[in-house]
This record gives sequence, structure tokens and C-alpha cells, in this order.
Amino acid sequence: MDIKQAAKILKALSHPNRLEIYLSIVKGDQGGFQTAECECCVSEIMASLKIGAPTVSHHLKELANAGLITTERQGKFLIAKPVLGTWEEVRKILPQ
Amino acid sequence: MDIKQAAKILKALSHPNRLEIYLSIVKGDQGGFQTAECECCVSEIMASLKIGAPTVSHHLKELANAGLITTERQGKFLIAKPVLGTWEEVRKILPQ
DNA sequence: AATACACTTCGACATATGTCGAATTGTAAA
DNA sequence: TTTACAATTCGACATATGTCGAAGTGTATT
Repeated sequence: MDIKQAAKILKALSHPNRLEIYLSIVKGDQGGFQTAECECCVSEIMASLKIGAPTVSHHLKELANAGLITTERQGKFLIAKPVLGTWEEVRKILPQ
Repeated sequence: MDIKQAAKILKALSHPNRLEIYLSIVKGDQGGFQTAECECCVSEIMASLKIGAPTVSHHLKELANAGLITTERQGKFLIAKPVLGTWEEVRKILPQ
């Protein structure tokens, strides 16, 4: 993990809404893709953060682009799950 | 540590140059303020990152504003030291 | 005091970012 | 097949950001 890559990942987490989205996805993760009742499909995030669907879509794309999550369509919904190894790599180059 | 505060700290580390500056400061820290021979005064950073003095000054201010470092003038030089507890707080709310 | 060096402040600039509304695509239910 | 719902794409916009050059401040050396 080089510094530029780490900075990119940190940047993906550097906006309050995006950080909250990521933490929700991590918290909601049960080891696999979740069902439609999960708290991390776009419409749920939209409601809880009070931002529009296009914005949520954009944020999820940024998190995915940084390698912090993966997404998968399940019927009408989009389900996200964390890729914990990505954050782990960043931790390694920072203190402790 | 709430999410907004954590996001602010992550943002301070989300630019490659600023992340590199922070890591240099952490690496160079010997438990106290360093002497003029340290690698983290503005002119050293300037040379190693190939960015101008005003930009380095700006980046250091952002790191200090996020609480990630403190700075102190020693003669002609500005010396920086890390505030490790700040990063520690952010670690706590992220995975692992 | 005069000079030189280290850093900061200010103003400007190009670029990036977060957000939205409108229109579009994909999927399920009636 | 029509309708309804979930999400995406597109275009636009205001704001934030990283960088620089020029000018200013503070400190040490001569």
C-alpha cells in the first residue's frame, strides 16, 4: 500500500456523510450480502442522512471505487458489503 | 469522537502530500520537539515533496487544525510533533 | 544596522467536490 | 402490459481545495 493509494482511501472516508455510510455498511454486515431489510440500501441511507438518492449513489460509487465496499443488486435494491482488508492496509501505514 | 470530528481528521490525511508530511513527522518524532536537523521543518518538506513553502505552511496548518500535530518555533525553524492520541481516537470508530 | 534565511499571509487561479432536479434504466407487482 | 418503485446518469451549480507568486514578519548572523 503506497501513500497515494492510502490517501485515496482516506479521502473516500473524509466526508461525514460518506464516513457514516461506510460505518453503517460495516455495522450491518453479517458476513455476506444482506437482505432487503438491511439498513444499507440506498433508500434507507437516503432517509437516515436526509440527502437525495443521486447523492447517495455517488457516495457509494466513491466508496466502491476506493475498494472499501462492494455492491450487488438484489431485485430492486442495491446491497453493499464492506471489504475490510482495504481498511486494514491503510491502518498498517498509520501510527500503531 | 463523533463522526463529524473523525471525518475532519480523515480529511486532513486525505491528500497525498499531507499524508506524507504527517507520516514524516510521526517517523521523525523522538519523543519531544526535534532539533533543527530533523526532517520535518518546512524547508525540508518543501525540498522532499517539491512544493512551495506557502503550500507546506498551509498543509501544516491543516494538520494542526485537525489536532494531528502541534508546532513550535525553534529559532528560525518550525518544528512539528505528532499528537498520537488524535489518530488513536479515529482508529477506535473504524473497523478492528 | 544591514543582510540573509525561514516561514506566513494574502490574493488569485484552476480544479475538484457535494448536492440537487430532471430524465433514464432496471425490476417487480398489479 | 401497465404501473410503481429503486437506483443511476446527466447537467448544473455553489463551494472547497491545492497550488503559486509577491509581499510581509520574525530571527539569527555579520
